[in-house]
Amino acid sequence: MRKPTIIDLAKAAGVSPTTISHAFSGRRKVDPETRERIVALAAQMGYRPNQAAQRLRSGRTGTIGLASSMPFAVAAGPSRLGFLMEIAASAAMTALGRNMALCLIPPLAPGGNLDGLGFDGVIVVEPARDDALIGYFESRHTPVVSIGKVPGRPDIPAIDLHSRRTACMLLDHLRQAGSRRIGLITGAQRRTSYEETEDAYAGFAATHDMTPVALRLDESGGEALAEIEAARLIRQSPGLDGLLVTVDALATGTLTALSRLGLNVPADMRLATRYDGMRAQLAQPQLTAVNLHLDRVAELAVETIFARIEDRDSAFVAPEPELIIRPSSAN
Amino acid sequence: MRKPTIIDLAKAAGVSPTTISHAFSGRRKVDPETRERIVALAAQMGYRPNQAAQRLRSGRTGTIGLASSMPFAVAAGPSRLGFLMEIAASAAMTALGRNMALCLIPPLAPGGNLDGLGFDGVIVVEPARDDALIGYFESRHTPVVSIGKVPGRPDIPAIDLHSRRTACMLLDHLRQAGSRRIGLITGAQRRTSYEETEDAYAGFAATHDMTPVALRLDESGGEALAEIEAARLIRQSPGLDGLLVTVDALATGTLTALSRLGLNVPADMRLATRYDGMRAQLAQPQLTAVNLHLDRVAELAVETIFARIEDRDSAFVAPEPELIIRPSSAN
DNA sequence: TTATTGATGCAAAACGTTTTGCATAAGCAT
DNA sequence: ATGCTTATGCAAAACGTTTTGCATCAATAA
Repeated sequence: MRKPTIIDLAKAAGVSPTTISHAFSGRRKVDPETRERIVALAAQMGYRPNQAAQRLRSGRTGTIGLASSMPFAVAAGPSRLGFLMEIAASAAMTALGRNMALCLIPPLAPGGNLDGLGFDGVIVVEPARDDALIGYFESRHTPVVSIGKVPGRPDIPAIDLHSRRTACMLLDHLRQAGSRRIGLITGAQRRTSYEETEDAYAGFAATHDMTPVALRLDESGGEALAEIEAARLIRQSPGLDGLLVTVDALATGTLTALSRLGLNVPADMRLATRYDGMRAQLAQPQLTAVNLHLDRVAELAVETIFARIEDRDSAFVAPEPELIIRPSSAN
Repeated sequence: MRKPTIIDLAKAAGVSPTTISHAFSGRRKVDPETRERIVALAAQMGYRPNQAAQRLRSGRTGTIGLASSMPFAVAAGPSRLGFLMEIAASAAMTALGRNMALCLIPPLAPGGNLDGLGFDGVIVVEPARDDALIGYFESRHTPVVSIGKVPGRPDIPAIDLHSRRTACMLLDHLRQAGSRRIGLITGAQRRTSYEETEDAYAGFAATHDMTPVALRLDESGGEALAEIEAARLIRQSPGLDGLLVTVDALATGTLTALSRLGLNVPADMRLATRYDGMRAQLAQPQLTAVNLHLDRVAELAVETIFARIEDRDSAFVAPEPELIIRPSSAN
């Protein structure tokens, strides 16, 4: 007793396979009565269309990929673990609702090969400028949607993470809390979120007549690197009383540096970061951060990739980031 | 210029599609010279076998699922985030090496429907006794492999996480560090890791003539619940000088409770947990924990599910857990 | 009456593989 | 010569859908 096929069902219902197909897909009209009989019978016989056959016919794979441009060791490691996973969880659910599988794509290792796998579309998380992943999927003619705009590629659909606004919110907050000389630490990769943050910071510094003090650190250096470099920055910049550190791992590293230097947070130095993940919440003191609504962002990304796959237009806009004030910047 | 098919390639190479197929799959002998010509030509023409067609023919979907029995909100949330992601990252890479996609399976929502998606096999992470997921996939005749044994189901292949040994290691360590009265906090769900830990604890207590003090907490209660309940446990159990808390979120909650009670860790109370994730590493003080080698475990799980899919036998054994001593239990 | 239209349904041709059974040729022993 | 094996390769039949073009019938318009 193997699984019933469309032909078995057609025989049982006394119609042609064509009619069955139409009854399910709705691509052509089917007499409502006939259709009803078909669906009832299908349920009773346990008929489910064979995906492989559908895909062969339609040329789709039924799979969308979720790719992080960083090595997984880093992406899933300390630095971006939560970020990616929050997106993955939400995207998986949304995709499943559409009968699509969400597949984790490990980074493009030099030898590692994605050629064997096909995706109907790919969601790329916060790609860097000239990211290899983007090029790769474009060369394969796979639709791409980015979470966070792709630097230098306004043509690629993206769910904007509103990094400029996020940065402004955080900087304004620090200032309002009392900080007068605020420094910036971003990541070394050229992601939109860093670039926009740096931009916003420059503007902020100009507006408030504040000498900018900025630093870029390699994210994969993690907390250890941040600890060393933040300490150096602080020693070199007397009068600094606020710090915006965009990457959470770098922020907690900075926290360690501050405590080493005997500086109190927030009394001597206010600190804020961007992604409100476990790190921000577990840090001592807890870090002021921003709720980016990643679950919703991921949903939108999936919607967008579907639209692209089906050649529809779409322009979703991510929800507004939301400031979450915590002791690291409290007055 | 559409993608070349096996027929195009056959024409170009002056052989039949059959020969091409054999040249790639190796299911029958092909003259080495012919084969070489074929692969060279394939590379040149950019031929890749169409997966949908292969799958239709073979009846496989090319996808394996990774399922957590907890709601993703919890699984991806504070409690088990790292655990799941560590496994997912490693499993995705291993699967990809075999040209299979690793697909995240959200939990079985009451309405949510997995029926539309087919998996060649599924990896289930630390299922609870009578887990709905297991029943569901068994009813679909989908091969299942579990990470951590399935309680009450020795027939289901699993990568053992050696929870008994892990528990013994931790308890012995606490004792050796000086604790004489050790309490236990596990999760309320009936997972193998909890059951074995409780078992080991009972044995340990008997051996060392120690009155057992054990508590089970609902994991989804998270840190907040642990904070309350741990405090109560400690007040009720004077003389307690060591605690094994299996779930990291519960352990950090316990830490908060201890600090509230004015107890010093490790001076007044030694604390150890199981999973060495971000929580254990970020806690103040850092928590003694165990490296479960989840990356390797995930690899083995993928190997095992492949073996099951191909109807081969296999019996991989997970690497030994490794104690990581941190300040929370130092002498 | 004769077209014209809309509703409904079917047959057959894809989609691109893998597998089965058969064919041919060459090498070797009888 | 005859049979047997091994090496190599091909034709054709699946796998289970979706889509295209055509057929039928009834209802409506001319």
